[in-house]
Amino acid sequence: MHRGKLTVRDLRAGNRARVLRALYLDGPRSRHELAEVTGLSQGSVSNVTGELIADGIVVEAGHVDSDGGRPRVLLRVNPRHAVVVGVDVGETHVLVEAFDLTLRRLATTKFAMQPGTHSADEVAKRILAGLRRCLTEIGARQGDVLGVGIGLPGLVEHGLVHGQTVGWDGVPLERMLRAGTNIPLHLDNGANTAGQAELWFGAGRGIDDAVITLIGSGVGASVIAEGVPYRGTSGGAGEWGHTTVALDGRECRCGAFGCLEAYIGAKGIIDRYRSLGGTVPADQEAALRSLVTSDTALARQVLHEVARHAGVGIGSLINLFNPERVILGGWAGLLLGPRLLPDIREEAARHALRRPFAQASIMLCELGPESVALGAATLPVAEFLAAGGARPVTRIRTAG
Amino acid sequence: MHRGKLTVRDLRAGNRARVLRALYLDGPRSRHELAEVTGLSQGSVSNVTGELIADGIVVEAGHVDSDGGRPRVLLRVNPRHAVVVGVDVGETHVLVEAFDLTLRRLATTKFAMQPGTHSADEVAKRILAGLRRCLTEIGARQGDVLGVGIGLPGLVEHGLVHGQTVGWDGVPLERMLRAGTNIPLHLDNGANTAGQAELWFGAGRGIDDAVITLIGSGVGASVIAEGVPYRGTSGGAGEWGHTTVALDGRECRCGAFGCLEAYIGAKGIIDRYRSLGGTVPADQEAALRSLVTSDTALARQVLHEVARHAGVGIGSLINLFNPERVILGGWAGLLLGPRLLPDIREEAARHALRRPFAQASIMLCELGPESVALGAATLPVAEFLAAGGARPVTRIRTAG
DNA sequence: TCGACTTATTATAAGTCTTGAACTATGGTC
DNA sequence: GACCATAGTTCAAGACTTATAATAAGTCGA
Repeated sequence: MHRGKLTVRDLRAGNRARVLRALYLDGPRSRHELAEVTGLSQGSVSNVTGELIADGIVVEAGHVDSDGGRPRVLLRVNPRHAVVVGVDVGETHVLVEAFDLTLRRLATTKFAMQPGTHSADEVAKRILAGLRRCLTEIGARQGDVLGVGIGLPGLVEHGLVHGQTVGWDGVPLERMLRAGTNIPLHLDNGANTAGQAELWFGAGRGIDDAVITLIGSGVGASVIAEGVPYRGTSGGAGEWGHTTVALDGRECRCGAFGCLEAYIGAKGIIDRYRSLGGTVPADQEAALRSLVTSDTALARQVLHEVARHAGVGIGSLINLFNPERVILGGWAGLLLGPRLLPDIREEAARHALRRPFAQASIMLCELGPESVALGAATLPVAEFLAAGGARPVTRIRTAG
Repeated sequence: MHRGKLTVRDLRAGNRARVLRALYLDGPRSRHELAEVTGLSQGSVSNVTGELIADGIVVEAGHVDSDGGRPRVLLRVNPRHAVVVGVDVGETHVLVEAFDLTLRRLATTKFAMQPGTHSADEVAKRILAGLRRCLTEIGARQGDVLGVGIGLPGLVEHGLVHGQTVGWDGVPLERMLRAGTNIPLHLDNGANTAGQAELWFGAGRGIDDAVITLIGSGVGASVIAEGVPYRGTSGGAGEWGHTTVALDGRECRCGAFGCLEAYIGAKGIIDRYRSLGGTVPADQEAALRSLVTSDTALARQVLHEVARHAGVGIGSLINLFNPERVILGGWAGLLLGPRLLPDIREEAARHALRRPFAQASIMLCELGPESVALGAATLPVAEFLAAGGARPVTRIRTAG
């Protein structure tokens, strides 16, 4: 509604974006098809594709056999037009990956980090080192990079990162990185970037209204409304883990009582299992894996509790957001999902209203936890597409 | 993101919409100011306003004193350019109101209805009768009416109305009304239209991300994201009342257990009070009023429970939607609000995450229950503004 | 009362963009 | 090899916007 002013120039930009988007998201196409898909006239398509080809963003990709006429020449996005970098800053690692423009993985660098050593300086250093290493490996220069997307364990607001779990409170990470590179940066919550990856390449392909839940040690969600992430007034929307499912219930690490996270987060599940006398390995992931594969009455009981609470939580999501699909993700979600999905569906059905429930499918995510970096890399690409292939403005250095 | 094709023609439409919106929402303005506010050049503003004046949508509204130059002539939307009608279909009444284009009330017609007699036919008849009566009263013809907005007790999807509480399941109300009038119709959930009214004229003025809760006998919410209603995949978003706040909790009229509505809806509150031995009048509104004004230990206890559950529910809303403001509305909300607001705020603070909570203000609504019809009337106006003052296409009658 | 000065609006010229129709290119078919 | 079908390009026309110049309508001071 509150869109910016339109000038006749923006028409071209908009149409470039339309064409480029169609080409990017839906394979090689001929100019003719593009005209149909975008609704533009053939003349305009010819014009626009001409520009895109001249800019090196689009290339020809062979012909399609004709059956009685001039054969169509296919166009596609040039994967080598630019490099995109995705970064996953987790609680135990920093992962930097380079992709081509179509997001095929070209190089990977991973740094392990001890939990508790997350000084922002250290993280920034790792990111820059990983960036350099990846670029060297594929023989690219900084100018070839469209942008760097960074998925972080916390909220990002005005370039400041607030990550409770790593003890960051208003860390100016963007500014710190800016000292080491001029490449455009895109910072976002890792939950959001993983959601974005699932939306583009996983269980959310082609879906416009989705909620991607992320169950790990903690619990979050990424809400997609009409194809774009729903952010709320300051980018903090989708904090599903701290919705209350039981007044005066279990204590949560956020300090409140009865948060969903305390019931279905990995830590909450394991604590609960141990408190009832179960024994599992010390490592969280191993513990959860062992719990999921064991078939004791106790394990069954604990897992059933988890499924019920997850179902309740998902039911509420369906009521509130009326999504077309709910995707169950996160490393713990992946582990639990196959076993619990039927119970979760059943419980969600009990608690959601019939109509919205019938319209929502509940599915497992298709990408693993490595999707954070991939999703982060979609951020610069999304901007690139929206801008119709115009590179972000590069700041002009002031002389002397 | 998935916007429609742009043609050079749409530029004008977009700019007309910009100018008209500025004029509508922000009082009389001179052409000069309009140029600043909309970002258009003076020439374009002159052009566009010329058209709008020629179309009778905008009129001059006096001069502003000059201090050494040609005085500015003020422009404003012509209230008499069109009539808008808003309808409130409640569980006990059908209310039809006519407004001028700036939504000043011109005429009102109200029909009482016995609960349980909501045959769709009867309702449609009342709406059409009310429409006719209002138009006669103000001496307007059907062609003068920009549109009729209708707030309904249920979800609207593809022109079909699903209202559990009145026993409507897929009622084709739009088609039924179409038989009696050619005026463009806009059907929506009454909760949404009340929210819309609050957004334009009440506690949500100027706010882009808000959740307007509506507590009556039942409980709902209207979510505003970036200035427009958030609808989800089929218009059913915002079903706040049936989010679960207690696993295996109180039974709700929807059939599930532990719904928020069972704890903070008027019916739930009164049932609870009675079950603990309290006595109140039979009428729901009178009962709630008596409960709120009484100062017994029992009343205090019940109200405290309500405040806690409402606080929990609002805290979850804040976590999930990250709104700038949460507005407490509905007739029961209005009754309870003044007394419970401090407790509600406190409990919400306990359950929401610090950051989103700090950014959200929790306030009482400013309009009464009569806002449903007013809000319904905003629907045609919103469309009118978005279209830059183009009247909805009138179907051309096919020749006999 | 007149002329200089200020500010608001309107007219005009220049430039960008889309479209639709005419036109060219490239293959198959008889 | 003539003819047909389909793909893609070129170009004049029309619709907009913006800058700039021109015009309108006041105030102020002599």
